[in-house]
Amino acid sequence: MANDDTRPLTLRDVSEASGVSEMTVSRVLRNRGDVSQATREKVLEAAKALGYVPNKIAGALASQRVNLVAVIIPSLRNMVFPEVMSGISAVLEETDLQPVVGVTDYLPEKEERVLYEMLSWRPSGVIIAGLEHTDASKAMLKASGIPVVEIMDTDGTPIDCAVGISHRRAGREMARAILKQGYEKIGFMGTKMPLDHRARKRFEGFTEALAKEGVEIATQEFYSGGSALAKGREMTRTMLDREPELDFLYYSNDMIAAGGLMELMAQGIDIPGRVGLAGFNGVELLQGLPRQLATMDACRTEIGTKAAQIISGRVNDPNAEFERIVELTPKISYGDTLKRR
Amino acid sequence: MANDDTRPLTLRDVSEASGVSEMTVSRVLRNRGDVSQATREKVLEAAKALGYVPNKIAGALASQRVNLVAVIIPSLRNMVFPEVMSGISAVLEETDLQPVVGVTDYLPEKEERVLYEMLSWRPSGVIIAGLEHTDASKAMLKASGIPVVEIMDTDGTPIDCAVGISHRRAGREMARAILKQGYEKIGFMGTKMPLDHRARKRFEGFTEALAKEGVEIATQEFYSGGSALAKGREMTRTMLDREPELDFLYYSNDMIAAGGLMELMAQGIDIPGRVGLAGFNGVELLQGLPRQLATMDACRTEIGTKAAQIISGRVNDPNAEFERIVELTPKISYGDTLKRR
DNA sequence: GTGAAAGCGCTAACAG
DNA sequence: CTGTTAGCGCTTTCAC
Repeated sequence: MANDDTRPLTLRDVSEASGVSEMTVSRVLRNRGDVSQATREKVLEAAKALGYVPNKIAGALASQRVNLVAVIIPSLRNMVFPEVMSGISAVLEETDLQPVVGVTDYLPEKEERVLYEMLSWRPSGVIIAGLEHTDASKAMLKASGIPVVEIMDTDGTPIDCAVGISHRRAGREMARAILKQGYEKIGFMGTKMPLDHRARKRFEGFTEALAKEGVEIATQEFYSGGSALAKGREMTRTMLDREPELDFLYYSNDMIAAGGLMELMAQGIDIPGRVGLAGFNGVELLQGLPRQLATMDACRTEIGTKAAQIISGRVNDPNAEFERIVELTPKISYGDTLKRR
Repeated sequence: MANDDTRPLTLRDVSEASGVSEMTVSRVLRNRGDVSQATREKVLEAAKALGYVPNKIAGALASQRVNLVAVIIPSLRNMVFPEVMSGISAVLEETDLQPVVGVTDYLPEKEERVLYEMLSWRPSGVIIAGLEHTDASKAMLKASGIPVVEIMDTDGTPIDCAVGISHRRAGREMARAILKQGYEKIGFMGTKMPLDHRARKRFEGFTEALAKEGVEIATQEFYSGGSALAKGREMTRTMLDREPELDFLYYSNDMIAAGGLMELMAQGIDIPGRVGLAGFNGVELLQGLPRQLATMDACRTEIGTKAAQIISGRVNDPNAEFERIVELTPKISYGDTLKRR
């Protein structure tokens, strides 16, 4: 039975209904301290009958503890982030902590606003994508006094600690793998996102490693908005028209790479003999394509689990040891679009 | 400058630093009531210098108002839900409300837990996917006394109000469209998810409309887990091996339909002459496939915006009028896999 | 325009 | 094992 009134129920209501003090009711509801079986049952029954839902706001204020972990990511529409979330959730579900998501749309100012908003709820920890933030954001994070894990990237200096991969290194390794197969006229396609620092770093590492072998990117193309698959296809066509000599296409994500694959196949081009291609991210979705795309796993789930473990460990023991930088190692999967026999 | 102490800053700190009473500081920080320009500046300066972040927990407890809207969805890994979220966010960004996401993994008990957890933060409203919930969940929602919008589905009775499409109707309409093109040996493929009520209703509507014309599904196949694209491909192969006579394949989502398309094309089957196919959801991602898949738009963004508008309207004015059920109309897009010339 | 007092609903800390 | 007391940090209300 619910209350007729519109006023939400309080501990006092349960206390009165059960004839037990508020304090003891609170103990029962939180499973804290010793309470006799008889009292416990009386309380639970009363709470259930009333339909009481505790007020965490009051609880948090009184106990000075909030079991929330702020997770701040650029977007939900790129499957990478939901996958990281999965890793985080999986770990936090074993604890009493709960993730709360904030989305920044890759905008530093929005990140700042979201962060401010979330910190004002006094979470127990923060997991935030990337190492690049506004000064104000950095200051807030430092001043918050709670564990902060910056994820996805290790090329830089973390505020507190970081878990991710080196995108520069990832770019370099892909470049080396491509050169090793004897490709030399290489085209690059990616998103037009000056604020996607990880994509930028990958690109920098890529060109750097090519340069070391005296190779330069033959041509490049950037897109924004729209269906990535369609864009990948479109850009690939444009690029091949312009530079028919190209023998390799490197895409900054798997979805546009899949589009490129479609286009190459439609044109009846020999893959990977005449033209090779590779993407980035190892999206599970891509299995089932006519050819297995070469790609590089970004260790998304693992980043999530590791970050959550660090937060959880440090929340339980503020003096716990932890690594300042956890750099995971992404692996190239050659599929059948990169390795010439 | 941050405080040396580990203790988070309070209004009192800002008050002392600026020489203005806590009350007035609070007024400035919330832009409430009249404060002289001079005082305002002093306060803002002090707050900024200290790096003060307000404590919403205390604020919410005192004001009895929380600007959060709980959004409860089955999953983030199905792009449908991030798209609904976009619609919600777009609208709420214009207000002072903020969405907070909870994920249920399609499990009623988890939904119940998540709901309990979220309601305990006393949000201003709830947006929740589907019309099917445990009795306890329904009771909580009713007792909460806040606006509740059930989204995505209108086949049933909402607790408070609902915005969505009729999946039964969607299934029926697709069936009719298929029959109209003269297809008659129809295979169905979908997820093995007894708890995905919307997929179930679509299937029911589909078979019902076929039955009305004396047609029965020739064969069906369900999958769970793994890459949807790969599974779609696999199931399609299996199904065609088993029933080479099939002339139409209806898939419960676009991703497996895309896998099916790959398989049919690989087998060199004439589409849509020999075999037609259709999916569901109108995922933008699919543009760029070699053939434009027939599908049906689920009105995801619109559902999100409409739901958020209702919440926002009712939060601003508890007596505001609102429609109990908003049924949107999904449209079939024929692409080039359903319409025989 | 500004301030003082009185809680919001709960829990820490202590007393029994 | 149970109850009492005193806040948590802010906002409401009312007084000046």
